[in-house]
Amino acid sequence: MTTEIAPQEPAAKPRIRDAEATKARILDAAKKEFAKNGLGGGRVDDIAEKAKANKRMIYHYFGSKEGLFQTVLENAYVDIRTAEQKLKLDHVEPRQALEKLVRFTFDYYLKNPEFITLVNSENLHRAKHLIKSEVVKVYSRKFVAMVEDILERGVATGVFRPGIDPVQLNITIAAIGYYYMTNRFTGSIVFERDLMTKDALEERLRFNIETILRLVAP
Amino acid sequence: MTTEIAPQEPAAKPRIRDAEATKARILDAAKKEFAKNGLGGGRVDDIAEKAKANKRMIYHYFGSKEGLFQTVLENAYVDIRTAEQKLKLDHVEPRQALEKLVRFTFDYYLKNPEFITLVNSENLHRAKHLIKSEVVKVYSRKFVAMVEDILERGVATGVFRPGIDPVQLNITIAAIGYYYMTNRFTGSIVFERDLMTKDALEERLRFNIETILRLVAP
DNA sequence: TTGTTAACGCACTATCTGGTTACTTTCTTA
DNA sequence: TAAGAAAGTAACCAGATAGTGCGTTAACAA
Repeated sequence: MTTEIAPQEPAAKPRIRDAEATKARILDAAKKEFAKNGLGGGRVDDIAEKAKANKRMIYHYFGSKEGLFQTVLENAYVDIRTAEQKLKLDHVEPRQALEKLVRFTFDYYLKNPEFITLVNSENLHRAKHLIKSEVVKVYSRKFVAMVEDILERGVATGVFRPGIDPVQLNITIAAIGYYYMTNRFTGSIVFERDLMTKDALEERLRFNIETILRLVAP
Repeated sequence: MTTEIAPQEPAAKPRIRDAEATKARILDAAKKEFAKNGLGGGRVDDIAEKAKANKRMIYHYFGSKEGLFQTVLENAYVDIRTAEQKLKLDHVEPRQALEKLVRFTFDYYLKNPEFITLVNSENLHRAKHLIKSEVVKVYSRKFVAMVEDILERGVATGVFRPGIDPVQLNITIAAIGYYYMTNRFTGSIVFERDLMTKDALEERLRFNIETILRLVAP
């Protein structure tokens, strides 16, 4: 420890302190890392590096790797549920509303593949992180209510048959898009065709809309 | 290290040598381990222990952790495709054949949840193991041909509409069962009901059959 | 200016993990 | 029955990996 004259760092960037920005960078990096490698395969060191943050900050803000994952997952659910609400389907003609929802769901999975991988990871862990989240439950209720409303209006105007369980319908709408995306790699091998070309995606979406409209038809 | 008189192990089990049995035990343990924790989360030491085999044997027979995973995955695909062929749907009335297939697919996922988790894991890794398998491609072709045959017969007898892509139909049949199972944990939270009770499962299967039959109806 | 708080970063560790080395035991066959 | 091949084992290793201890620095209030 010699007391040298420390050479003034020529342009020692004045480190800007911004807790919110750092948190956001960590969450963003974590979302990508967990989406790519799962919870088990994701590396805390890699997240810190990508986020241009120190690993210490991750533990400071999120407590643990699992705490970080939980926050990432919760945000992912809030994001999709928020986007769904923005569709304002309660003022759209029932059949059109359903078509819009099928289209939105498919596009959302296409443009946000991390959502799918995060949910898969969470199911591998038997949803033990999601169960702690109250926010997700609240948002989910609104979502189910939305589809319930569409169904009721459709039955009232006679364009839908009665007796359809909104939860089953919801699951089916999600399923026909989700499965296509999550299994796009093995699917392209099993069916010996590239499932992700523009044409293939358009064809699949048309098929999905047809599936749902036929399902609810009187 | 005193040179004691080593007490003769009273019944030192004569170690039985059986390569095939050991391989089988390793594969069985690996299937369970990978299904539970994914490829990244699965531990080779745990597999060895569960298989009552030495870790060295895993590397002797399968070369690496990924080699082991690849074999497990390939077997899983061969298993489901073999079971499907055993249905002998080519001699069943088209609508009944489709219903049988929907029912079989749903039940298979229910009774073999490892299949789903293994496929999910493989998709997380962009199917880089499955692409090496030639067997899977051969089996898959037979499977698609089977559904194609059902569709053609149904169109010929006028019970199905023409123009349905057998691949899209296949994907949909898989999707509505697969999604329900793979997301049963998060699903039970989001929809605030236990999706795995006997009643819930029966209801879902009925809904799936309805979905497919309506999809192909003229 | 000074004191306090919160943001930040380095360097470390205990433990784990896939993979290997060097060896013993059992089976087969010439 | 000798010899070699195949099956099996324990101990070990190098590199990772989640998590921490502790010191430093920016921001801001008094």
